[in-house]
Amino acid sequence: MTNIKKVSELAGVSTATVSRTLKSPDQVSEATREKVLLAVKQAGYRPNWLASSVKSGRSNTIVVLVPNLVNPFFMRIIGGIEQAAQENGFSVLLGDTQGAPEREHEYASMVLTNRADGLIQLDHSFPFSAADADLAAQIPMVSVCERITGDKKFPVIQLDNYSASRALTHHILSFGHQQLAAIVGQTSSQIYHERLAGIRSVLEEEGIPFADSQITGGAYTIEAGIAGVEYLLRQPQRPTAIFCFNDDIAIGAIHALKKAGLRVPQDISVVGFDNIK
Amino acid sequence: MTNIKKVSELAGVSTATVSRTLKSPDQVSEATREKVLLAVKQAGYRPNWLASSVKSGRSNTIVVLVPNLVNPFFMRIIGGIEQAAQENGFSVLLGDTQGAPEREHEYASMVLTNRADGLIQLDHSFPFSAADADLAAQIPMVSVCERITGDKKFPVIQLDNYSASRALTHHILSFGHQQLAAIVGQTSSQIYHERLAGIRSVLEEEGIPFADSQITGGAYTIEAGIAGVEYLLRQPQRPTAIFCFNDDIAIGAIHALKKAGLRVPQDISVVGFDNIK
DNA sequence: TTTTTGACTGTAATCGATTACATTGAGAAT
DNA sequence: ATTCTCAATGTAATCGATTACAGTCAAAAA
Repeated sequence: MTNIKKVSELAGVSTATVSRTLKSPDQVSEATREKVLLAVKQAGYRPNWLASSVKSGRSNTIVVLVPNLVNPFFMRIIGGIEQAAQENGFSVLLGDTQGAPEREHEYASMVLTNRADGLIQLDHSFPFSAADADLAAQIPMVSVCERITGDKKFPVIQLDNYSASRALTHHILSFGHQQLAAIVGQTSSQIYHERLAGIRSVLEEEGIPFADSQITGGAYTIEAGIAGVEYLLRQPQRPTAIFCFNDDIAIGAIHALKKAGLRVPQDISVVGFDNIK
Repeated sequence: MTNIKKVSELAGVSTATVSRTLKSPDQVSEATREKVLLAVKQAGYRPNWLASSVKSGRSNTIVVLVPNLVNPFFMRIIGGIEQAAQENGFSVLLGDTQGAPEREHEYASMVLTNRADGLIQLDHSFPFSAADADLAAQIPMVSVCERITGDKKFPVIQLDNYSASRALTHHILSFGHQQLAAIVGQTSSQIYHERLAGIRSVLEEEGIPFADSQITGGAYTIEAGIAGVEYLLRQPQRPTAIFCFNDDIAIGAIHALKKAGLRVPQDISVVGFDNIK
């Protein structure tokens, strides 16, 4: 390995001068600068990133926790994170958690061992246990898409689910729909409560009933969308519009509706959150 | 920061003993082991990953180059890489290249600066320039999905595109189709030649003509699929089956066909590579 | 009793780069 | 001519952990 010592010998200067030439060139006279740069090129030298990081104590790396790599919605966000990271000299460590708390814990620990400087989570599940809460308290962390319940204080970037849900409901009603149904995601999440509250508030204002039997679902998957429609079609009152809590659910819903011989949107309307392709 | 020295003072032993307790416990007597472990717990000590990595010279990290984060096909592969990496104590640095050679170069350089130990690329574009070729020669590298043209020697994991293409063509023909068209991806890639050769070989064996006018496309995108169908429908001879070079193209193709009033698969069949949801 | 053995622990070098502090020497100020 | 200044460079400490080597000491062997 070509290290800074070899270069310094090649250039006939000290290691300090080599380091200065590369990090703060104006501290070095032009003559020696040229000597050093030549030696660097000849030796094919590249400073060891690990070594400088130990010294500085910063790894310029952030861990991103994703529950599901195949969800295009998450991937678009990660793409943005990755780009911003790169523009600022940071790297992104991918943490595919598959929703497993142990994995989240493991990735979060990387911040404490200086393997990363901070954490961004795209799902809502960390910190999960009490032990994780201690861990989380020590970690620079940002959460995207979901507010954490609890007393932890860290920045959160999220949709205004309530307003978005109200807007979407208004959009549905503007087509004259009176029979609304919803296929929701995980009921344990904040998202669930906020989006449902948005729907309810608009329907109440407009005096349109919304029976609990018209609410189904429980997961953000295509399969949940299919199951949701199958359930709704078994109900005595068929809805004229279905509000899906994300686009995966909507894909499943549309699929099941077509299979049942219904045309979308002629016979029944479907809307969803996320705007995936 | 709690470092190994603090722990050693707390336990009343040397730093060497602390290190040994954690890395090779059988070298330490049970009495001191307990003392040390207690001190570790009390101090909330976690070994600094950066420091051990400088020493070992290995970062246990691999860079994965992806051309496009939103493509589910790539993401499924990355999920597998990530899992295998984690099981072996490695981490995955995400390198979203967007097809830009500078970005590939930058990420590849990370291996030379000890920021990562090796590289996996999911696209075919690195090494791009002569300078990159020099770089690539120094890097432990594996390429997935595409054979590199050139004299570089490194492991490649790829589809047997030729056989897969033959199998898919046989599948189409088993439905009695006689008029085949293809919407291809980038023509500069190996994939293009191999898949096309597969189709051609089967059609020749079966004595079915395949005019160049029935081959269109040029990118692995939904838009290319749409444009491809629009082109094919303008041709005098309408195909009864369309062979799409990936599923994004197939999605675009099906969309355009439906828009043109054709039913899939009743009026025209569509197949694609990748098996995305 | 003396020597040997081996388990355990400590001292200090090491990884590669950065940087506080010390040193040198040419030119400016007196 | 002497002192002062400051730019340029070198020396060596430092980051935090690992590990080669040395030392200690109790038990086993002679």
